Parts: sequence; C-alpha cells; structure tokens
Amino acid sequence: MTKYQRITGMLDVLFDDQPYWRYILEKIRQTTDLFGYNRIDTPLLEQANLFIRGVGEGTDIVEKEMYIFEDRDGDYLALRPEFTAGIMRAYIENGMHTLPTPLRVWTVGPLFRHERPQAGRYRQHSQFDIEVIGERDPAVDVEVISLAWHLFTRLGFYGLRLYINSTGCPQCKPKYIQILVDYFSQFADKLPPNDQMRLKKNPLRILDSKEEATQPLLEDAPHITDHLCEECDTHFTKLKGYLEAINRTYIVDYRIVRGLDYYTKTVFEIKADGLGSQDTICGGGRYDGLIEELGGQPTPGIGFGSGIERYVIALRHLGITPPEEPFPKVTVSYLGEIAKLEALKLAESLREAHIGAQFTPGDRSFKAQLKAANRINAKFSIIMGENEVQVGQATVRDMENSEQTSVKLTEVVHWLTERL
RNA sequence: GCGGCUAUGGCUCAAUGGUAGAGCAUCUGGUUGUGGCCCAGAAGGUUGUGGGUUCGAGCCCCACUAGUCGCCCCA
Repeated sequence: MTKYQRITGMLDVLFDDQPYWRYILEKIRQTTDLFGYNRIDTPLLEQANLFIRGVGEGTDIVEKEMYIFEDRDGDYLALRPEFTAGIMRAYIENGMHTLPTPLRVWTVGPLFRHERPQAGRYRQHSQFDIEVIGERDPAVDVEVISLAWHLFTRLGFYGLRLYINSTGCPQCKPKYIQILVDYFSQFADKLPPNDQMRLKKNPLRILDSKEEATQPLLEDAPHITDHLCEECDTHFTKLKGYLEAINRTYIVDYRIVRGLDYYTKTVFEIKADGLGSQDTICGGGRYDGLIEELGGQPTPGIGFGSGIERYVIALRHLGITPPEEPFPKVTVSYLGEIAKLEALKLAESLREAHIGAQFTPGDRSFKAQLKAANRINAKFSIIMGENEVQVGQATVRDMENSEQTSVKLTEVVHWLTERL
C-alpha cells in the first residue's frame, strides 16, 4: 500500500480534530490566566538519567516504556515520558528557587511512552501539566485540583469524578506496605498469578487490581489512610477539609496508587465517562522529595498531568462541539488573465484589511470557482472579469441570496467591511 | 511484553474459490461569465506484505506488518 506510514501509536491530528484542539488550548490559557500560572516549556529530549532518577528505576515507565537512545555524541538521551522531572531540572538549573514562592507553572506538549496503543492511549500523546513548587500547605493541593476542575467545567465536561488518596511519606509508606504484604500473604494461594507477582514486586499495585478473584480480598484490606504518620494524616485531613470548604465533591479511594516513585502524601485522579478502560483524564500528586533527589535544595512540590487526546474523546462522547474554525467569508473569482491580476490584488488588499479572502488558483472554470466559494461557506464572492476591469468595478455576489452588486474597486474593502 | 477482532480506490463498504464493484468525496461537462439540487462522464486498485493450498485465491491456510479493543500500566 502506501510506502510510508505512521509510527505505531502516533496520530495525525486531522481537520476534524483541530477545532477541538484549538478550543481546548484556549480554555487552558483562560484557566491558567485565572489562577496566575506561568508558562514554561522544556525540551522534548533530556538526559535519560534524569527520568531514571526522577521517575524511578523500578517503574514501568523507565523499565519498559522510555524512548531512549544514544546520540551522535555518545550521550544517552530520552524522549520525555512525563513533564515533572524535566521541569524540576529546569527549576534547579535556572535557580528558580529565588523566584517568589510558591512557583506556579504550566505547560502543554507531547510526551512519549512506548506502550501498546489502545483507546485513549498513544505512544505520542499530549498533556496539559501544572506544577506548584515550594509549598507544603495542603491549600495548594486544593488549588491544583480546583484548577483542573475549573478547566473541565469550562470545557463543558459533566459527570466527572474526583478521587483522592494519600500515599504517605518515606516515614509511613514502607510500614504500610509491610502491613499490606502481611495481609495479602495470608491469602497468597487465592491470589491470581498477576497479583502474586505484584505482591512480590509492587504490593501497592494489588490495590487497583482488576482481577476478579482479588476483589473480595480487597474488601478487608488495610487502608493506608489508617496507617499514616501524624504529619501525613494531618495533611490529608486538612486537604479534605479544604475541599469541603470550596464545595468540591471528592471520593476517598484508598485504591489509588500512582505509578511513579516520587509521589508523597496527596495523590488524585479525575475520571470521565466514555473513554473505555483508560478513563483517567487527570492524574497527579505531591512529590515532596523529588527536587532534593534531583540535586536541588529540599523543596516540596505538587502537580498533575492531563491527557489532551482523552479530552477530545470525552468531549465527543458528551456531544460537546467546539466552535467552528474561522474561515474567510470572501472568495475572489476571475475570468481571464487580465482579470486574474486584478483579482490577485483584490484578494491581497482584503487580507491586509483583515477581512481575509480565498483565491482559487489554476484558472478553473468560473463554475468551479463559485463551487469552491460555496464549499467554504463564503458569504460573498467577488467576481472579476473583463467587463469589470474595463469599468474599474467588481461584481460582488452575495452567496446566500445570489444578489450581485457592482462596487468600485477602490470601494470594495469598505463595502465588505460594512456588511461582514 | 501478552491476548481477541480486523485489513478491498481518499472515506464507508459490496463481491457462492471463476472478468474487483457501489455510494460519498475529487475533477470535467450539461450554461461563449454564475455555487448549492439534479443528470452525465473521467480519474482513482499489483484487494496491507510475503509465502502456501488450488487448474484458478479478494475469498481457504501460515507468517509478518499495521489498525482496533482489552491485559500490564497509564494521561
């Protein structure tokens, strides 16, 4: 068939999707403006070690999903699989700790993970991401969640669910994991192979297992929220109180365990309908140890990533249609070579006047030119023929009622401005 | 990395193992300078790739590739 094809898991965003993207990016800007966040853009490529260190060596992302390669200088580079590590690198490298605290940033762009593609999951996908650096107050946890919620409301989403949990800290998390292992070890023989493996490798993952046999065992499984240290417990309690204060309904879901090593305390997810099995539209949490881990001063942080492709799927599912892309309301048609010159000039002056115009090239039949005007839903088509050139006038055809008016060439811009 | 389903013009799909078609879209014409509706015509395919079975394969078998949905995991 075709000689070249898309790389697996990477999408062409075609015209039918573009209005959604434009709409989404507009709403993102409005929302970040509303909350006072600064945009930051970091490179798509980083030293591979940044992610190995930042995201965690044992994580799936690092272990089997990173696009990693050696460049011409022999350095190991990786296509970024997530935003946070790169932004923290930028924060440290640019001495951004001297900026007013907390530092609030946002970004949007492509990320790369070599996973098996599926509905709502692509090897190259785009995320909207925000990070707040330098503040431990759970009030910023709430701010971050609120920002996501504002965006989704603006986009027109409904039926979303907010799930929160705490993953504790280096003090209490390991103790809880031990308690969890002890609990599931009693039922080791009842666990499906999948979860037996998790019990050994990553016990927390059993909590969000979809294995049927595991479900009854989860009923009585110990919850981390009952085993938090005092600091984490206070943080979680305040978080819930603040969420209630702003009337943000939440569900405490002790089964939320996020896949990245750096999370501490607050973790959260927002889910939407209509996405198939990949229904998380926003996921994030606090990472109070990450910046120090990457070589900076001990600094707390919190953020989330949110998948734009999933927004598009969800918007479609909910029947939310973005505004149409603006398109010129005027076309310029011509008959003959002399008139073509005038038509070109006219089209150019309409663009300079910010009216915009589309010119049909190729010396097509007049019929074809009007057809093209019709196709883009033009309100007017300006007709230039030999007759018009001779008398220095253009014929302006109203495409809705087919009425034609003669307008002096020098008056065309003015005439159209009054009617558009 | 594992599993189910799928693969025919740009798109959506037809074609008892026997000459690959339709609709939509595109272009042209029906009007020496007039769009939408209608009519006519043209262009567009080595049936995803490679093997095999058969007198003969779009159709049956195998492998690969890609898509899709799911698992793992995640946005």
